[in-house]
Amino acid sequence: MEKNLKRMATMQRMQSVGLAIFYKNGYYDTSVDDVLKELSLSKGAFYYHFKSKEEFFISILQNIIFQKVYSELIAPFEGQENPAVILDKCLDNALETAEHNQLDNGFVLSNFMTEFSGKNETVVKLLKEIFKVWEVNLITNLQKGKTDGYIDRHVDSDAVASFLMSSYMGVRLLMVEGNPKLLRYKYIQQLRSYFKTITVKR
Amino acid sequence: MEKNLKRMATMQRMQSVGLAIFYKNGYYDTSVDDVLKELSLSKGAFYYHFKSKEEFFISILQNIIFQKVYSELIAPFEGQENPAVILDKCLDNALETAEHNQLDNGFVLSNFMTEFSGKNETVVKLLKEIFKVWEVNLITNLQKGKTDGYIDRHVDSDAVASFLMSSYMGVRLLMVEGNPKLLRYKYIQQLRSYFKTITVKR
DNA sequence: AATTAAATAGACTAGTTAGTTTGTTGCAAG
DNA sequence: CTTGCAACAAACTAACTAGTCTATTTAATT
Repeated sequence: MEKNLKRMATMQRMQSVGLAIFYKNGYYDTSVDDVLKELSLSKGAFYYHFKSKEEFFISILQNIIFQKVYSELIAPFEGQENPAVILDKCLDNALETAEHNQLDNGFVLSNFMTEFSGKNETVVKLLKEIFKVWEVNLITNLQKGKTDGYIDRHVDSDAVASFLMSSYMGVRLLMVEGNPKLLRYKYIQQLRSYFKTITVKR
Repeated sequence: MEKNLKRMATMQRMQSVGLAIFYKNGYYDTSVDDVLKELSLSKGAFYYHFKSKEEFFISILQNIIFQKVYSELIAPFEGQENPAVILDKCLDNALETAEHNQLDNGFVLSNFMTEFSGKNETVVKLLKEIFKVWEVNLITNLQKGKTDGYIDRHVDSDAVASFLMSSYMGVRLLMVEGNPKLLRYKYIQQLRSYFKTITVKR
């Protein structure tokens, strides 16, 4: 049984390092050898654990990205009252990790979507599924916000969810080559202004 | 002098076809041969007109993209009164071309920025310059809108500009693999809601 | 028609990549 | 201790890529 444990540990390590490099340089601009060099492993090890580069990447999406999206963008809402407040916190937290140039998952998704769109239907489909999870969660919480009296019941939850996801991914893109700190400040400022249009005045 | 004309025509054709393929498949995932195949031209022709693949791409940015960004996102503002109205039209027009799966330039910029970031500083610098032109134009027109009494003079023009660019690029990204028509509708709807927070009530 | 240079063709080089294959090591069970 | 297999090493293959080089075609000028 020890063997199995070691196998899991190695695979986990490979996926973790793989994600970091894929995220930094892009999937197509990262060779299997690049990842293996960082891992101090050989081709033999790689193809022992994974059938192909694509399967390796898919396993990363399923085992790492999916979980992180859940814990960063979905879990925070549980048991909370006012979705607008949580949204504010959630997005600001995400931008904070982005500001420190760390790997934030909303952006990881949009990055890979850009790269794989039109090239690999399997991966695109997976990415869309993860996006959907994020979107559905937003919509659900906005609806709950309506019944709880926080969100104006005239607002279109679907549209708000799309708008929030869009603006977040867009600002995240600008942050890559702009002034992250300033952009984060500006973004949150305008986001709050936007929130006023969907919340109930008390 | 006829030679010079032909040269120009060929280069123009190469750039036009090149952009279409680079946009569709990405720069790094497009070989020079891919472009030449579409053009029915040979390696000799390519390297007669351009020094390298990179120089070819840069010439596309300078000669095509820059001009289009100007004509689509900047020129429409000239001689107009209410910037909020023009903004609405501008972004909706851009999304309309996007809806028909055509090449819209705000998105072209964000796509290439994602691809080149961290890989080619020269290209990134150029892209940033084009972004800057867009941003400066937005800010200028928002400021003008203040003095003309259309925009609330308390709003932060810089922040609004960033927020608009962000949300646009973000929704454009979602449109690639979502329902473009629906997303466009939702986006414009929320955008108008947002505009209410920055315009002067009359 | 002959000349000349621009424009193009396409074989070739050197380097890279995903994936294969064959061989080696380490460790647990018999 | 030795057998057997999991886990890895690394040389190798085949396909692809940017860029070079030489030969050929095209078209304007004399």
